[in-house]
Amino acid sequence: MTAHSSPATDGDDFLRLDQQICFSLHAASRAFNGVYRTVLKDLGLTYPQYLVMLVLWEDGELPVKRIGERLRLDSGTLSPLLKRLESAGLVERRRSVEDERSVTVRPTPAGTELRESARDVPRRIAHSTGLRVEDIRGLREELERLTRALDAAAP
Amino acid sequence: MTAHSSPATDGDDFLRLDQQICFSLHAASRAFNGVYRTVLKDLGLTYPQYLVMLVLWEDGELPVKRIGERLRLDSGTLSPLLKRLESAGLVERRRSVEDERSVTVRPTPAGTELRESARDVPRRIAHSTGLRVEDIRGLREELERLTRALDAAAP
DNA sequence: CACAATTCAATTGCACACAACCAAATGGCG
DNA sequence: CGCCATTTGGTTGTGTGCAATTGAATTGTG
Repeated sequence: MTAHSSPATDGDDFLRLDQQICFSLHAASRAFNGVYRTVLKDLGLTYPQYLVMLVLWEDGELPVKRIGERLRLDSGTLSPLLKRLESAGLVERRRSVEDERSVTVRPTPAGTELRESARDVPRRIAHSTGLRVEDIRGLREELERLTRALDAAAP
Repeated sequence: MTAHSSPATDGDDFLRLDQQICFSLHAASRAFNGVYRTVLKDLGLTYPQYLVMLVLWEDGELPVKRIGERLRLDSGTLSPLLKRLESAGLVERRRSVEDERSVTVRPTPAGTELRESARDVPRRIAHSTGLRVEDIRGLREELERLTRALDAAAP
């Protein structure tokens, strides 16, 4: 079971390590999603929807393209998500007048108002992690370095 | 942009930090998935399918329940996934004789054979991360600590 | 034995995530 | 102007991820 043998054995030790790091990341991501699910339930938002509202609260109004760039999501994910936010009355979608291909998304009054209810979400989430601010920053930097490396390796 | 101000300001600094850690984790998880997608394409496996095959290669044969415990997946995810693996000819599903409620899953000869083709997957993945073995171990430990904390906070 | 509680897999419904493709609009170019 | 590559959203199809429900089988209790 435990494999802290000697040097870098060629095969299965490597296999196990790979499985563990990737699985840990996968598990952590889903665990985070679970915490967000419970915290955001009152707001009626999923976690990706919350991310979209965050960038809209910050920027006021953005074309779909920009939202996708910010959140690394493509139109196949964003289109139905934005429609759900629209039918929930939280955002408004309108064709741009300068460029008819572009769709501008911005929060409705109800969407803007929701920001107040979402005020203490970050604190609750951060508390759930059991980490202090420096730990969070360090972990974030490691993950960003990892993501850059992975993106570079997947062309 | 950069917010290394003074002490713990009450509001938006906190908000930003939270968003970044969670988003980083989300992004890293998807980036990892992307690398696995390209590496596993030749094998005709998705990443979760690869995880299932890993535990089956290791244990030879397991009931669905045990697979779910190992990978933190429930039957709603595993049932269709296992059916796809079955129709791909990689695994075999059979009702247990001792407990008729239980379904035992094990690799077919083709599934066992696939293990050889998957031999160099871990090395390719580990190389894509751009990390050395100690870094991987450290990151894994941080993620596991984080996951435990998050699980404890979401009952 | 009868009967309630539990266990286990499967199913259903909803919401991402992403590849592949489509259609409309734009912008160059001759 | 006509032609064509590019940009931008949208749609479709496949595959998770998870909550809730169903239904069969097993276990516990009297």
